[in-house]
Amino acid sequence: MEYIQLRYFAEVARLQSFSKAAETLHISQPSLSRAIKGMEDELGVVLFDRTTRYLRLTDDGEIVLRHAAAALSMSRDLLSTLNEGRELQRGELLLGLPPVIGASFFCGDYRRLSVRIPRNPAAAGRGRRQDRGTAAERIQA
Amino acid sequence: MEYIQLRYFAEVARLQSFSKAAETLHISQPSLSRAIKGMEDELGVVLFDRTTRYLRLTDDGEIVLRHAAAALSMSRDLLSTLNEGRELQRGELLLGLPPVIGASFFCGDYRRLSVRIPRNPAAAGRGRRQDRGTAAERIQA
DNA sequence: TAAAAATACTCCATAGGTATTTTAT
DNA sequence: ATAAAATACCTATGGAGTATTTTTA
Repeated sequence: MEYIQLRYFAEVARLQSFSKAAETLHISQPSLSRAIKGMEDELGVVLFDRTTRYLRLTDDGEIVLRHAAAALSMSRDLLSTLNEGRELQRGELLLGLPPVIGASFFCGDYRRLSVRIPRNPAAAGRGRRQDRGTAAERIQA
Repeated sequence: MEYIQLRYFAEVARLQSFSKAAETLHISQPSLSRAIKGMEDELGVVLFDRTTRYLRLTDDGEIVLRHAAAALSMSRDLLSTLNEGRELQRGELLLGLPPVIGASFFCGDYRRLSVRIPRNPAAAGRGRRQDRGTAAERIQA
């Protein structure tokens, strides 16, 4: 079970919709469907009772959600604890700093700006999105 | 930050050694080194004070370890809660059952038997280890 | 019938491996 | 000198995308 899947799962549960959650997570709906299916396969349970018109957590889904929520809040605790005393997080979003905060934290905020950042910063600029550059580059521009 | 990295990290901290931890985790020492380095890069902190003869958690490492331990015990809770009322886990290890328990749970136990299982069961038998088959196949044999 | 989820592919980042080098006692 | 960690390189899985199909209210 990957960490990011928990965030995806929690968002689907919150919005009661794959499509809406895919939007707020800034990933495609099919990717989100597959991520949730991956969780279901790995855990061997069905997380959502769903049709194209209706979506609700199953009992197993409720259990997983409780644990997911705990894990997510723990990671927020971890990140803020690690950053205590570093004079970071003065504002909502800091750019152009040395890599003191983890990529996943940054990506979370960048994504709210509808910008996709590769997980590995070294890979930025390669691949199909060469034309767009990294978010930091664009925001500076 | 991936879930499995937390297990790796916790094991290195427990055994105070990359090599020993790689052995008990049944992965190679270089893979483990990279996994920990990946965590350090992602979090932007150094987790271990290490030379070739000495290894100790840094202060940041201690913080991460506390959170990792919490996350790991939570996942154990999650798995056992999900499996309550399913009449599983009668013994230490059950084989040949329908996929009710997640792959990561199974793999954890298989690995204690020094057997490597691909993450995706559908891929078993492909790749370089065709000759060995899946763990279930070998254990039945 | 229309909106939402699932499926079918393609591509590349990353996690794993083996072989080797570096480093510190 | 030797044992342990780091580095280099390769492969393959998995997670991301787009395009399309299926499903149900």
